Amino acid sequence: MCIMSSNAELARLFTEMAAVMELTGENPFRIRATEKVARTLEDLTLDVSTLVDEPKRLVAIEGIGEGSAQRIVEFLRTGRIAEHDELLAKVPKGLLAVLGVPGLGPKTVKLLWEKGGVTDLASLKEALDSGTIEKLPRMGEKTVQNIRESLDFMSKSSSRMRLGEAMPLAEEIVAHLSASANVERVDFAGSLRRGRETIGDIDILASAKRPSAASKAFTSMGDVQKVLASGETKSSVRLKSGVQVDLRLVDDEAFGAALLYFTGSKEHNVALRELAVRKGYRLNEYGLFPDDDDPSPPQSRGVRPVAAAKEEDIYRKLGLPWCPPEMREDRGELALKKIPKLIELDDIKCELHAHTTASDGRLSIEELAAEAKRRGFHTIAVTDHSRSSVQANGLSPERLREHIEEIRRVAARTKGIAILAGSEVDIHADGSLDYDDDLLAELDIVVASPHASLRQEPAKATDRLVRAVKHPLVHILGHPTGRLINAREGLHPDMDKVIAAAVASNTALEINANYLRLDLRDHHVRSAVDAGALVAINTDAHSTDHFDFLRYGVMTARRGWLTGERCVNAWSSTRLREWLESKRPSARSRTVAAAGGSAKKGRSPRKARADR
DNA sequence: GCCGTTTTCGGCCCGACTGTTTTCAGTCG
Repeated sequence: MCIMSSNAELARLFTEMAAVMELTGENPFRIRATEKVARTLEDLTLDVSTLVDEPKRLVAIEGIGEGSAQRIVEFLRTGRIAEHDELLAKVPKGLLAVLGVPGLGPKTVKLLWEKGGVTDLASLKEALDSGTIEKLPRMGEKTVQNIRESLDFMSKSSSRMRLGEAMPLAEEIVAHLSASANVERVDFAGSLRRGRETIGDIDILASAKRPSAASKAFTSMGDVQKVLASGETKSSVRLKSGVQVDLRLVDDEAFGAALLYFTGSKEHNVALRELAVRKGYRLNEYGLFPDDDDPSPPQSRGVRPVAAAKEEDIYRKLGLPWCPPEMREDRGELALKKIPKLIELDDIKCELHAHTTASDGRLSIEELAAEAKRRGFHTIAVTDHSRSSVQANGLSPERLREHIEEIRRVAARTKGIAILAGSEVDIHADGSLDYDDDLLAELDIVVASPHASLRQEPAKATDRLVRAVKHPLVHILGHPTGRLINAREGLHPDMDKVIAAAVASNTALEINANYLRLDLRDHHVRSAVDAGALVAINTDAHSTDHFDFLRYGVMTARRGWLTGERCVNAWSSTRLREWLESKRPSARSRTVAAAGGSAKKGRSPRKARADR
C-alpha cells in the first residue's frame, strides 16, 4: 500500500492537470480553479476517501465544484482520472519540469517545445549548449543566459528554507537596512511574516527618504551573489547561500498597503481585492482607492486612497477586523466577524518537554530549571528519553527511578519554578508504551512520542497513535507524525481520528516548536482547534538556545488559529496541575477529596484563582 | 471550473520588472 494519502495523490493529479492546461493554453480561470482544488485537497485534514459515497459533502467544500467532485469520486473508485490521462498525453512528461525553471512560464515553455524540440530538462540543456535556442523568437542573449543560470541554480540549490533558518537571516537584513540613515521603516513580510514552515524567498519592505540609496545599501550587502532585478521600487538579490531576497521600497504613507500586499498570501490578497471590487473599491500595494471605472492605476492619476498607512485601516474600510498575518491563507479568515484571540509568545508559561544530560540533552536538571525560570516560566518538565531510544541514551526503568528521585531532590531545593518529573516515552509500532504503567504512574507528566517505525502504513499509524493518546496515563502526544521538514516524511495517520481520540481522552497534541519538526503542522493544528482538542507547544529543549524555538511553535499555532484557552502551556500553574493530576488516579482521588467534589477532566473548576 | 444579500450567467486582482521590442509580451509575486 502506498504511504501517500488519497488527498495528497489527488492534489498531485490536479496540480499536474493545471500545469498541462497552462501549456495547452486552456482558459486561465479554469486553470486557476483547478489549482485551487489541488491546494484545497492539500490542506484538507479530512480524508476524502471517506466521502466516496457523499459527493454532496465534497461539493460543500469551498473551491470544489460539481466537476472536480466527480473527478475525485472517479479517482477514489478507479484509481485514476480519465481527464488527467488525456491531458498528460498531450505533452511530453518531462516538460512539466521545464515549467519549474525560474523565469520560464507556460508561453516560453510551449515555444521551446514546439519550435525548439525541448521535451525535458536534459533537452533544454542540449538546446542551450548547441545554440539552437538562440534562433527562436524572443530568445536574446540575456534571456538565454538567464535560463542557463536558472538551470545551474536549480541543480545546486535544495528545497525551500526552513522557518528557523530564514528568520535570523531576515532579522539581520532588517537590522542592516535600519542602520542606513535614510531608511524610515523596514520590516520583513511574505511567508516569513505569516510563519510558514518553509520559506521560498525573504521579502523585505522599507520606506526611505532616498529610495535609491536604500536600494544601493540592499544590493551591495556583503553576501549578495547576484542582483536579479533593481528598479525604482523593487529589487531582488540572490545571496551566496542561494536564498533570494526581495526588497520593496514604498512611500511611508502607504506602508500599510504595501505591507498587506507584500505579506500575502497571494490567495488572501486575491480574495481581499475581489471583496474590494464588490464594495466599490480598488486595492493595490499603494492603497485602497475608490473605483472610478478608469482602468489605469489610480495612484498614477493622483487619486487619494481612502486607506493606505496602516493595514488596520484597509481591513476596516472593507468591513473586516485586522487579520493576523499567520491567518492570511484564504482559509475562511475573511468570513470572520471577529478574529479569535490567538496565542502569543508571552502567553507561554511553561515548558513541558525537555531533556537533560541523563539522556541526550546538554543541560543538568538545575541548568534546565534555571533557564526556564529566566524565561519567566512557572513550570519546567524534565522528560528524558525512554529505554528504546538507545541512540539518545534512553533511560532503563531503574535509571528512570533514580532520575525521578534526583528530580524530586532538585525540585525541593529550587525556588521560583516547579520542576516536574516526566518522561518522553517511546510509542512502539503497535501503540504500546516503552515503560510499564506502574512506572508511568510515578511520573508527574508523560509525553508519548513516536521515534521509530516512522514508515508504517497510514492505518497502522492511526491505530498506533490513537492507542497512545487513549492511554490513561499519557498527557501529551509528542511530535505526532515524527516528520522532519525537508528530510523525513514521517507518519501519515488519519489525523482526524487521532484528534477525535485526543478530545475524548483529554490528551494534548504537541506542536513541537523545533523548526526542523513543527509537528503538529499548521493545518493539523487547525483541525485540532476546530475539534476542541488541547494543544501543547513545547521546544523539546536539549540546550538553552533551543528555548528560542518557541516563537516558531507559536507561529505554527497561530496558523492553526489556536487560542491561549486551548493551549496547556498558557494555563496557570494551578490549572496545569489539575489537568496533569486528572490523569493520575491516586492523586486525583486526593484532589477530589480536597475539592469536596468531582474534579471534572480538563476543566478548571477554580479558574478564578488563576495565575500565581 | 467555480461562484452568487446585486447574479444560475457572466464575471473572475493588480502592478513591477525584464528583455526584446518600436509599444509590449511574459513572468513573477
